[in-house]
Amino acid sequence: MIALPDLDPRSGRAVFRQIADGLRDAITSGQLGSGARLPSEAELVERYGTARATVRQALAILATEGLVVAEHGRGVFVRVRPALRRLAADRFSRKHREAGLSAFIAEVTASGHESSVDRLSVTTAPASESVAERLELPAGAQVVVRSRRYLVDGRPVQSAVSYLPADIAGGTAIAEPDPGPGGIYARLEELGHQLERLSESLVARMPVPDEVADLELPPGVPVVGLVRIAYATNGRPVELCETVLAGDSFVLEYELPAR
Amino acid sequence: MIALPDLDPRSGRAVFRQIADGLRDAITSGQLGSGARLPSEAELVERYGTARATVRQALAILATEGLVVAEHGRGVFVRVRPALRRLAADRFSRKHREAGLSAFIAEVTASGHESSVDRLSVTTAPASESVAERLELPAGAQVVVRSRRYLVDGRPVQSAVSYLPADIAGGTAIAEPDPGPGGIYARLEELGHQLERLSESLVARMPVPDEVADLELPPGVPVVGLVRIAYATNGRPVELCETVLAGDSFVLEYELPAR
DNA sequence: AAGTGGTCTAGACCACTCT
DNA sequence: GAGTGGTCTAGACCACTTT
Repeated sequence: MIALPDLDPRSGRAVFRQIADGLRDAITSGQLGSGARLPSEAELVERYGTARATVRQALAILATEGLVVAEHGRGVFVRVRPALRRLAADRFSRKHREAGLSAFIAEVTASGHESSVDRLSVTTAPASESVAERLELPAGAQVVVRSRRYLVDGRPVQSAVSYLPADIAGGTAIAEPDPGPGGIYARLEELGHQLERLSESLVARMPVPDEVADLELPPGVPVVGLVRIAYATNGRPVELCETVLAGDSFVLEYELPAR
Repeated sequence: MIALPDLDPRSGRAVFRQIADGLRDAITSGQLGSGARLPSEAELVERYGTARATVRQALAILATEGLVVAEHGRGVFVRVRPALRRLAADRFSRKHREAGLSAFIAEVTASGHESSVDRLSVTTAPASESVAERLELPAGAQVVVRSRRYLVDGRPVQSAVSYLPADIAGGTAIAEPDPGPGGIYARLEELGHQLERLSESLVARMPVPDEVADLELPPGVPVVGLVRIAYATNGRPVELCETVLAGDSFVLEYELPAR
């Protein structure tokens, strides 16, 4: 059993917070390393002489901070943080497309990991109001909808849905499950829609329950909601992509103009 | 008292999760709008015939999801989400500097809100190993350290620490609390350090307790850790800025090269 | 079988807000 | 003072993992 600080009854700080503080210090100081098991609830009850509900409250704090994960029947463990995956500013560069790689696969393969895609579905359907507006399409216009989930070393890290105007993508390889080498951007360019710029906007937030299930997220892990719009050289938006990233798996990199 | 679904004893789902599900539906469906008060714990105990601890567990779920905030003595309320503040891709553009505005103030003022800065401190100190490395300075080199907190309409939304090589910034307006019109980037350019590019990297994560206090974050709100390095035209890094953003207050916008 | 966390009960007392 | 959430106790039974 690791060393833990005594309670300070004069501090006025709630007992469960003091217990959480002690455990947090043990984790951040490295006394409890990544993957280490915390003292069991019973041990903490004994150590501090409190009710079990109180030590559970302490552990719940650490769980929502993303510091620990409980495993039923096994114990509570310091969370192992996945290696951060770079999403680099040049990930949609033409050189990757010309190398025949889609952006995600190029990125992951470069880091020596296994990437895969599942839950792939491709349909054609009328655009929702919000999608039509952002693609600058008339209400109810048909769009090709490509939905998929990305995995690294077998673990889901990202799910994405792309919408493309059906008058561009319909009947092409883009409407097929496998769009071919270089991904849909390579096909768009072959179809004469040279990409001019990509605009991304991001928000960080806590996941909704659906996203927790989809990405198999432990408690205390936020997501990044990312919306990308690809514009062709004529200024027309040719793709809208809505992505949800597991927040603990990515570092996003961008370049900003100084001019 | 709003309508809430009955428990389903055959579902196998924990009672507190079922209660949370019902309340979450009421919130996401709009039945309980932004700022609305939830039924009190006592009312929920009565409604569901469970122990108080059980309804508190349900409410705790919603709190960690960032959906509700409890106010001691008043009730539990649907969280009012602050208006998302755009951090646009051009926020460091020279036109803003030439207009005499720093990036943050330009951004906020454009949206018709009040911005302010507090907890401003400027010191000169030896760089830590990590700072020296990223600024490509020898170990222990002196850096000007500018630390500050940004507020919008009086509420903290961002805290930031900038590090600049003392051989560039020492003894200049950059080492003063008020660096003058256009901010430190305007001063850097006047000193002959034309900015070439800015590189930003971002991660989303749950805040540590210090950050919760600094930014007055309610539970269930992640932060974005943002690191920016500004490079001069000669390729030299001239500023490292480490920023923590309240995740629920910002949407970040970037442009990506398609080439 | 023993040990772990997951769920739930039925209380108690406290601190805060509102009227 | 009445109503609200915040903290804490002392149990109980269950489900899962390990030996």
